[in-house]
Amino acid sequence: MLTVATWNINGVKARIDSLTKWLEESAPDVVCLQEIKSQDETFPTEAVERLGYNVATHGQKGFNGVALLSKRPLEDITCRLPGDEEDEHARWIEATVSTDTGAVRVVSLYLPNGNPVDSPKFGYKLAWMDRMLAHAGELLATDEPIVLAGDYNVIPEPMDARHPDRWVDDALFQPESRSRHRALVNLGYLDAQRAVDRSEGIYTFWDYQAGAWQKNNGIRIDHIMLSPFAADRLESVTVEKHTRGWTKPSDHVPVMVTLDV
DNA sequence: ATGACAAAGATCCTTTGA
Repeated sequence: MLTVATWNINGVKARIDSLTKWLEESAPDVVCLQEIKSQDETFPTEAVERLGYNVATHGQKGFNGVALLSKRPLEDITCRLPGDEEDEHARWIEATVSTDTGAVRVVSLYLPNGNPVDSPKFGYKLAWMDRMLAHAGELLATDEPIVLAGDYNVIPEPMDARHPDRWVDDALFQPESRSRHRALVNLGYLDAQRAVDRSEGIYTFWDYQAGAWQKNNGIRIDHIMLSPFAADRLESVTVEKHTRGWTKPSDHVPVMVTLDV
């Protein structure tokens, strides 16, 4: 069994106590972090290594930044999403994790927010998604199971928001964003959460503002997408909702899959 | 229509996020 989790931690240095607490409590084999808001040199590597994890980071100053933590060695680590040499944002890191019975290619991705919609940020988001689709298609050519885990900044369906009507002008819920997310599904990637549970009220993000957590005004934007070989191995999905109630929480909570590999 | 929160950087305000 291999458990793979994703968590937009919203600042790893501000959240290191929560991260270590959660790692000890849930003991995932692999963790995909986003928004570490840290450079590689200042990532709290020792605190994570003490708990038995190998660490690979792709950080930058102040914002963005992704990382992979793994109890097993991280092999063939590559950073950056192909397709635009000019893109300096640290939003993509992938590596291979080998188990006794095989190997899995794991990606930690942080898809651009894209707001406001009438700004270049939205065009950047859509172009980034097109690059993601191209690369995700290339990855399918291998015979390794592929796990694309991260903060997608996309609300796939109305049922993925408590108040979908409030998101109609938001980049996370635009038809252009949602259609590109569906294109990933049409490539063959399975939304692990929706494969096991189609019920309403499953959220992974609650805004810090206006008492969103207390009112359960959430959205589901953190996704674990599985290639066909990975989907064949899917056992279970868990949303670690309780961490949103901790002191000094991230506004996102971890999502975790268990794979029979 | 607007603000409400939070983290980080180089200050005591701005940028970024969703």
